[in-house]
Amino acid sequence: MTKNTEKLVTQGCVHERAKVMKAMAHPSRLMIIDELGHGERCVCDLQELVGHDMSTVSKHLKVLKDSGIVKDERRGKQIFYTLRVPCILKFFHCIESVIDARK
Amino acid sequence: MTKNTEKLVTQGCVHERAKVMKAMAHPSRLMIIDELGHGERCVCDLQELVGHDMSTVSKHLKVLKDSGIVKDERRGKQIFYTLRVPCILKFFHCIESVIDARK
DNA sequence: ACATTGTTTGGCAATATTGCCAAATGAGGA
DNA sequence: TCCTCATTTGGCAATATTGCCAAACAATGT
Repeated sequence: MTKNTEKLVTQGCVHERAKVMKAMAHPSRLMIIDELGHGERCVCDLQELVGHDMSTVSKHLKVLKDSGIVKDERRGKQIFYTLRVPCILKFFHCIESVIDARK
Repeated sequence: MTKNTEKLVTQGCVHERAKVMKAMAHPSRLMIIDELGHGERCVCDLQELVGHDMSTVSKHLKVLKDSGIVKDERRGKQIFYTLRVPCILKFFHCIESVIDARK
């Protein structure tokens, strides 16, 4: 494998990773992730939490879903969202130490 | 503490967290973080890695520094960057499982 | 003092993200 | 079928991010 190919592979990888990080990189979406750490929630629950228009919340959820962070399931009239990979939650501790480190 | 105050506290917190996540949410910056996982690097090293204009790389480094993820140290004419909190690197495994989960 | 090397800053155009409104869709009940 | 509830989609204006160029800065050597 040439050096150029390696670089392409690496860049494809960071692009995928960046998509996931980008999905987490918004206050409302972080609140949603935190809340889903306590169990599944419908969109209306999350709207109340975030305090924005439901259409806005729905678009945030789409970003989270497309990145692979959450999945959704319709039951009756409601749609419930769940975390796919709970290890994300553990990262918040690390984030806190980054925040502490900069003072 | 009232519910409103709690909400404000939470939102301040997610805003700080979002700043850190946002700093990680770019392919070039992820490459830089990965590289700094192997030890300190000067800007010229990182420019070669990323393959963009040095001014662009410098601005990425500023984002990382302002978020608390890296620190810098001048030695002679060069400026060396280092990860402040290496636990960030561990998160990449979790990101990979998110990426795997969405296929 | 001047030149050189390594890095940051300012400015700008191109692009991406965010949040609201209005309209569309989907499921269930009358 | 028609109505209502829960959610998504389309469109748009406001804002933020990105990357280049040129200019400024900082340290060192001549």
